[in-house]
Amino acid sequence: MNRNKYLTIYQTITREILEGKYPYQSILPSENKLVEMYDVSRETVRKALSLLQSNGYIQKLKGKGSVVIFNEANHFPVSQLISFKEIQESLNLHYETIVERFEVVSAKDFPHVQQALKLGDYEKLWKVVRCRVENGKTAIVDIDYFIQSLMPALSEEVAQQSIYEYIEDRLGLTISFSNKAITFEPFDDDDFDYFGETNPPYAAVVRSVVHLDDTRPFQYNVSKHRANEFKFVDFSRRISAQDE
Amino acid sequence: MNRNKYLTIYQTITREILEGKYPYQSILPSENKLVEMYDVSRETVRKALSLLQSNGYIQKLKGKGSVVIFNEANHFPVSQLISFKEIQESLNLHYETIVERFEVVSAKDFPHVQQALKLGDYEKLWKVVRCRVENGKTAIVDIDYFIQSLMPALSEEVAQQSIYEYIEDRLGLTISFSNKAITFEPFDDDDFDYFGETNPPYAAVVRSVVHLDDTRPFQYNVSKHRANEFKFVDFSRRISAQDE
DNA sequence: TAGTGGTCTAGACCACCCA
DNA sequence: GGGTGGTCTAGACCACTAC
Repeated sequence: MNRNKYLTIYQTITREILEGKYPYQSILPSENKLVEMYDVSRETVRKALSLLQSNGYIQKLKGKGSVVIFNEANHFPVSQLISFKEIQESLNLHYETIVERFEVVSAKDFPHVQQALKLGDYEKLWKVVRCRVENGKTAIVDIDYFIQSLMPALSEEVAQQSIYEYIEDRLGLTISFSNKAITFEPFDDDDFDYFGETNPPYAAVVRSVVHLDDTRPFQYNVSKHRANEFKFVDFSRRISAQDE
Repeated sequence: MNRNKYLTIYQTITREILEGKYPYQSILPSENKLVEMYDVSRETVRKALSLLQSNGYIQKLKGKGSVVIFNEANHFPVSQLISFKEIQESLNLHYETIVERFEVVSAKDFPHVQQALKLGDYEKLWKVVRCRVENGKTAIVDIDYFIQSLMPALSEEVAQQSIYEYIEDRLGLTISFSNKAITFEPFDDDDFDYFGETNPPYAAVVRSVVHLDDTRPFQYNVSKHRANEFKFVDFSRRISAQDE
């Protein structure tokens, strides 16, 4: 049970939108109605609604109401910070995860990672390579680096399941934000090993540095996809620069 | 001048962060300090700070303060909804815009566009193709479709300058949100014409449907980049699914 | 213990939309 | 004019951090 009223309202309404109770372009109950329905103050309702708006579920129209703009065809939970297991479950996909490598490496051997995670030369990292396989075909290769001292008990079994679940539920840490970069790169030797011969031999590569809620970076992720099967979907808002 | 106090505070603080007054990992004045500094209520300060947080400038830490997490190296204004002219100005880049085509077409001849913009068969569209050229080399090709009835007076001169400026300043419309999809695709014949021979002959393609603040879609944009020179940078937050 | 951010309230006034 | 969302306030209580 959430103690937070506004989060409860947010979660209830997202669920209702996803279930079709409020279809595309319909109008949510007015703020005052929601105040009565949930027995909270108007600012609390508004907090829930602004979350819905900034996450692309609704658009609020002055004088009219909150219009549902969520559209299954357009939205796809990729631009959010979400674990592979969660994506899979939310889309009812059935990939198999194969842990190809699970080992300890030195930060200084991976300068990009070391710099992104702000580590000293002698810090140790878990390096985990996982293939996401569907019908015997590798769809995604995830290469992850985690700071060992933060999670000394990480194991291959956990990597097989969900590392995010482990971090949040077992370690009690809160994953908060990330910077991502998407690029297009030719296959390297490892890619041929993991994906097999493919035409074209190009990968769409998503690199991200993921941070905890105290701003510490804890994960460096490189996620490789077959370039011709890759699609990244994003929702963005224009920063209101309005005067008047 | 903004009437909005919280927007003024947000804009002031972003400017100060960009100017280096509050460097990476420094701590902003506390909410109570900001209340005094701007002579507003605490909720107003908090509204400005949550905007800063959701746009990736700061992370708020309970009991400590607001830490600046904006880092020039990581951030890049691509994931926001922003016009090419604005990007150019904010980065001090100097591309030349060449209007390759400026014509009227029928919605029914472009079914994807027609569907995305929810148009009838006989609606007319402005189709605009523009190359963004730097040192004689085409860096980006923008293919845009605008609903003609919304902006009957659009002209080649406007396309040469900034269509967004025209829409917002001249027509008084407010551009609000968009759905984007990024894919990697082999060059088609037009791409060879615009980019010339390039190795590899792949384009990073960003397709977006842009909406006004009353939720009407008004623009379908296809933005093509040389795949090997393309980098999309994004900031994302994990939806707090916390209980307790 | 003092200071910080997180949540919530009740109420005010405004601008906008529509019948 | 009645309903809708937008902004702002003053104040309350809580949880967390740091010393």
